[in-house]
Amino acid sequence: MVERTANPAHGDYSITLPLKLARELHRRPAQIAAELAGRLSLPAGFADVEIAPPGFINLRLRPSWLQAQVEPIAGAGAGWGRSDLGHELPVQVEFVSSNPTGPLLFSHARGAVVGDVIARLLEATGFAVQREYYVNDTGNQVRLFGESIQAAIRGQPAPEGGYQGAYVEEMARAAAAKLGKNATVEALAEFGIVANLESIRRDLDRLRIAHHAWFSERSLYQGWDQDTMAKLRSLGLVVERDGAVWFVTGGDKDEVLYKRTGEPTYFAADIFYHRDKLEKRGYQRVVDVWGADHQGQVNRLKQALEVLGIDPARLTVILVQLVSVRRGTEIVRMSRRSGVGITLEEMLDEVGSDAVRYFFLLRSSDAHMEFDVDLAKQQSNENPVFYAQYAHARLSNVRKFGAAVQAAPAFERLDSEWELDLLRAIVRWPDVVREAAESLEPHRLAFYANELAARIHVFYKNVRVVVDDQPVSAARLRLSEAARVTLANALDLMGVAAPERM
RNA sequence: GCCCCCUUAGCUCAGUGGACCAGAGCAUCCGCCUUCUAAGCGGAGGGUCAGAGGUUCGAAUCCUCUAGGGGGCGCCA
Repeated sequence: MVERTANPAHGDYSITLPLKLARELHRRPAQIAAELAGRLSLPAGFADVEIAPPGFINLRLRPSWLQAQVEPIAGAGAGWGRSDLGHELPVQVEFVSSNPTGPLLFSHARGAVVGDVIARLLEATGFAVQREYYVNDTGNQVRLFGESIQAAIRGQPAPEGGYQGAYVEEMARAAAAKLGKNATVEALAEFGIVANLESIRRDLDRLRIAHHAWFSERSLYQGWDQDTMAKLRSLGLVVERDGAVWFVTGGDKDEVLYKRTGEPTYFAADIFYHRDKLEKRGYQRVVDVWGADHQGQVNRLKQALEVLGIDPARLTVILVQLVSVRRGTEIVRMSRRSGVGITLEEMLDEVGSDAVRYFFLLRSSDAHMEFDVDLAKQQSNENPVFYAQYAHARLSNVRKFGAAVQAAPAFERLDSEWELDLLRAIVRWPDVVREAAESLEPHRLAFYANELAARIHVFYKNVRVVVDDQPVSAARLRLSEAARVTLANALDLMGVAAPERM
């Protein structure tokens, strides 16, 4: 209803309600606008309203109000922009959850960054967030992984559909040294999983990601599986057919819960796990960040939750589209099935975590993206991550340069277009955080950071901060500090460093 | 065949119902460092917003259809 204007000539905010009411009331929007404008009681920060055809009510922030924000923001530090909208509601964000049968691949990194920043956004808006990694530590793939290590120890080729590569060989050597050459498949799998989880944790740590909990799939099979199955059976939604156990959807296609081998399917595990989160552990909201190749699972899982009496709206699944990697003119698409294995570790070595994070955050999750390795690792102005970081470094330098200024700040003299434009960008920050958190769209942070950095660079170029006039200097220094704090908070929410110098 | 995402400037992408020329970065061309960091700033050129129809006072944005690209639809994970 109240929105930011795209065009500065139309003020800072506009109200479009009159246009929306016009249809229902069968009256001219301009009349409604005039009437409404007369009755508006505006916060003190706004100048008088303007009515623009065909029926907009435009609002403009007063320079005096903007100037009065400088000192509080400059002094607010890390709290600036945070809010308590969530009222400490328990929310879980589950992300990464890559199989512990191998190292983290670069294709996992996008979901890792998106999930982490969603968690940061929810924390910043007052939710009690738990970050969880779901560990598939049992089942077919785990056994296959154990068999693959065993084969490597014995110098045999990997089993059909098994795992291979240098990391398996390495693991085989380490396992043989520790467990002996005749260790069981189970013991080898366990050894490999522990080692992989360590390496995954190490990679995530380099990406500045830390989970609170690593949830073991195995733990679901200590009764909770049977409890859930009993409930489904009592609802009459389970049948046995062809030696397998099926979930009756009522729709066109039933789904297998237990294979003929007696093993649960991933679908069954998903049901057990999500019932555990939403019912047993009582998270009011759960956000899962999945790769787009899991899209087909969303509806059937929600359907199953619903019949179990759990409101499926409490679960939000963010599907992150796949990433392709560009090196020079070569483009490699990274999907799970293509088996392209650029590891996250290699990419972190090559381009660093700031660039990886920033690049992923420059795209909305539902857009396919191309990760340009050459661009990401360039230490030059072509690399967008430096643009924002450089703005922060410049302001940090200004702060040092002006440390000796003592006078009382003359905030009312921050009246140039560059200073006021910068202020308008700064005061938007809490709205940006709230909107990004509500929409679960981390990329809004990156776009804001770019925009704020642009205002900072223009300000820096056109307005000399440290000048002979001490009261003006003092005011500009505080404005610089307010901008620096805001940019630092934005970068912090993105998990990107805000360097003092570059 | 069915489901999901995408199609906007040469390239990579924002914008997803409102207001004069549809935005940014890169790339191309032209300017700006005796002054707090030029990893910066300013300017120029460049677009039938894939196509068609519809809803609306108004559509890049919503609805339908078509075309193209990607992903999924398995007792795989």
